Amino acid sequence: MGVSEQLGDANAVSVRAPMCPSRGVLEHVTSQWGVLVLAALVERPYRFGELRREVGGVSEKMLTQTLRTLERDGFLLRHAHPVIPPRVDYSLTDLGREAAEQVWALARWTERRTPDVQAARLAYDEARTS
Amino acid sequence: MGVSEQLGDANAVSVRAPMCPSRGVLEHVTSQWGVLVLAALVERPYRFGELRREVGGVSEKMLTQTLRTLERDGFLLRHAHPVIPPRVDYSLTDLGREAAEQVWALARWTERRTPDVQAARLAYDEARTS
DNA sequence: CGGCATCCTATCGGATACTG
DNA sequence: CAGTATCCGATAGGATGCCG
Repeated sequence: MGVSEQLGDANAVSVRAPMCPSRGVLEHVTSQWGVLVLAALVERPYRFGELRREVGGVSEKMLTQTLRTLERDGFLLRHAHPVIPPRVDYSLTDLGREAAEQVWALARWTERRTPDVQAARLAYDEARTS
Repeated sequence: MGVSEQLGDANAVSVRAPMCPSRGVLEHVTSQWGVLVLAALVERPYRFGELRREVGGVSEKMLTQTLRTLERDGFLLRHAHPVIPPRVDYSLTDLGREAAEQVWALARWTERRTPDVQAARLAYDEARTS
């Protein structure tokens, strides 16, 4: 056990402990498609198909599954309009927005820093090829 | 393609596009064990075994793999002391610290908000059980 | 259009055994 | 202690087909 168990420890990050409920939540937020869905919804609500195009490369099945999980966790709202053809909008809840904004910041940071990462990879690989 | 391609768009999040290099980077940072390793190393450098205990539930294999990936991406440094028994320390680079601090903040947020998520799950499940 | 059910395979990831 | 190698089961996740 780490520092996690010390009550009132400002550094406690109990998510590191196995079997901790918060770990499951973190896994949903940081899941491959969850990250991208949340980041997209920061901008505005999206329809299912829109979201699928916006988050390139996600299959219908995985998008559905991701949306369900995030909806159940209270991060987003599903609004199905009773029209034909069907129209379903997804938007962030207040809780979801808090998560999404952090995830979005991380995504932006990653984009800015990707060149540095690519340089690091080259250096790493070359150091072992020679 | 989304807003990503519009040059100079302050809202561009090109990571959403498939085949974008930054997406791979984001996946490393937000990987299940990557998140927890980074969050742990914010506090201080760790030895391999220490890290394994701190990040409960991670197998030796996955920890090794995660550390290799993050090292290659330039997020952390591996310092092997030439002693017997072997001793290897892992610490954050400047680049890694930038990522780790955001990930750490997200982990802390998740812990604070986990009760809300659990409540949302109960509400969601009950709404469909009845 | 926005699902859901089924099938099927690639990858993930744990357990175990062995090495310097 | 900090790995590496191998095996192998679990599951993530794509493809397809059907429905309201």
